[in-house]
Amino acid sequence: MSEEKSLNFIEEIIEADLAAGKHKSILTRFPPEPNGYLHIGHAKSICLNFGLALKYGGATNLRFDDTNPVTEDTEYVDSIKGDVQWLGFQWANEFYASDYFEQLYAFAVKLIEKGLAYVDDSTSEEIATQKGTPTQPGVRNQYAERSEAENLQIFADMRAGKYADGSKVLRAKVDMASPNMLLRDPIIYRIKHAHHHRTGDAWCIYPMYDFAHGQSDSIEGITHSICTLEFIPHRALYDWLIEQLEIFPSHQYEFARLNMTYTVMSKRKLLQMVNEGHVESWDDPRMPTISGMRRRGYTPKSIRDFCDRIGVAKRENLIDLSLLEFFVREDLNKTALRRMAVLDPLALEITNYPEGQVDMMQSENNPEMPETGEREIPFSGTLWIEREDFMEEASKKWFRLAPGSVVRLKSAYIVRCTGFEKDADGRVTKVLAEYIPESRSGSDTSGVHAKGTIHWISAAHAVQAEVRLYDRLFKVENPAAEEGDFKSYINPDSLQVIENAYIEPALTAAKVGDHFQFIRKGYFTLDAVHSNASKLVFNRTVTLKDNWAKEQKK
RNA sequence: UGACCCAUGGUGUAACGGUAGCACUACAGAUUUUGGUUCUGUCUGUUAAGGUUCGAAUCCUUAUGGGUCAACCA
Repeated sequence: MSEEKSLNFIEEIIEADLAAGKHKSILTRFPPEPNGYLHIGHAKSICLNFGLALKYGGATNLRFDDTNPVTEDTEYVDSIKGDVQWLGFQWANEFYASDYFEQLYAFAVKLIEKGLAYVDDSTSEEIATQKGTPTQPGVRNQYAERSEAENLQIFADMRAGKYADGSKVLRAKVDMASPNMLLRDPIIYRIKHAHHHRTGDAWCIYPMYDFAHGQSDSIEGITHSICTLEFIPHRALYDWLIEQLEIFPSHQYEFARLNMTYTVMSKRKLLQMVNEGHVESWDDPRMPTISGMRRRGYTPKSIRDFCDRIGVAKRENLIDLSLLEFFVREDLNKTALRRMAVLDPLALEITNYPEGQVDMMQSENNPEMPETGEREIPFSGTLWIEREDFMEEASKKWFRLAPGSVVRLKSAYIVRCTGFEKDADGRVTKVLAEYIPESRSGSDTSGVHAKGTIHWISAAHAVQAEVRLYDRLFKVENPAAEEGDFKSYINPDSLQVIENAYIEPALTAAKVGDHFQFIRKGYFTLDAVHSNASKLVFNRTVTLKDNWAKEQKK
């Protein structure tokens, strides 16, 4: 197979490095901070990092960037591990930046000894003003002149807990006039008397990101450290520290993060959605989190395929939600078992069907996979059909039920609509029809052609269930880019709860994690949180494509 | 009014100096016991201006547009 798929720019770099003998094999890492749940943007990074290692025969570490104890928690560590595995990836090593605290401390000492770091007693405001602005160089203060011995002593005292939070910081001595603000003597250690989720109270000073991430990469021997665009300016510091510390030269490469229409993709914003009650939780099925998507019914494969298709580049992007939906439909169409469910019930009475008779109909579980066989569905003279499948006055384009029209009841008989009943408010309460006995599915000798096929549930056998329909979380394509508070663009109709839907009996065997196509309605899965033995709750993963709905909009 | 990054159809991504392709979307048609699936077809693109070259989306210059950077966050 000479399937030639073009390489993304990172793959080109890796192939060049491998060809030049720069590395014998590659080592990547996925480095989340355990301060929130993973979202689809992280999935892109996960697929990239693990995918690269898989493709080039390398390995990937899972490394938690846990250098800020006040925001981090083991709850997040557990969810992140679960999400990565659910996506289908296995890390070579589970590491934590906090594993390296002792080593990092030694690195800082080395920097002091080289005259490249100093303890600064300034307040954060003073440091900020002394830093200057992007257009004005910063100025170094008197603390930069401290002796090596003094710096070493104070830094040791900082570690020993002799100083209060915020009273002192350790700064790298780089270049206060650099046009790159990150090189203006960046803070590399700060005092935080806080309990760390792993090291407990062993430390009261913690390294900053810039003094932990690159060093951790280096310690692990990461060959290609891949991160998002906003870290581009950090690369100069990343390289400077590796050079001064004389450690393994990991290299950082940056790609554009994923953005998607009608949602937000920052942990901070997602946390707000949760904290302010706009959604149920981090795993609310409307959230773009991995856990939310899992609960909604997305499959790992659909997410991987999506990440594969969107590519990796350096330009800002805003991916259409429809692309993600395409991949779930593609996967679920092939794998989901077909079932019938009526979401908005309307009675259909077959007036010529023998009173009290029940027939068992056979219906394929999945036409795309004949090996999944068939199931039996009870049929009787009193059915529930979808209210939207009946129309009092139909146009020539209408294929469904209307007075005088003929439709196929899926996997059962063809019926002819003979009339309907209304209540005092003019609301249709019942549709009347006659069935054609010779038209039974599989042995149809009637010669009658029905243009439309509709789904149904035998009223006497119907099982009641709750069905939750989801729509886009926001009303605008890019809420983060709009004026004002992004939350003012929340779609108030993103969740519709249908309490009284009717489902076919076979669905009572549904288990969490099963995927179904409710014929003509979409793909559904059991809600892992709200569903229980006495009350089945289904989430709609995504609708089916609906050309009729499009036709109607014209 | 500094530095850095980026610029290809509606969206995303290829083409590595030699015919602008692929996917999604949209549209049209065929098939269909899901108005699903499948199949066929159609529309839409190199930000601009110069330059180098036999030849430029690609290299150079300038402009324009977008993004990033002044957290003891990552």
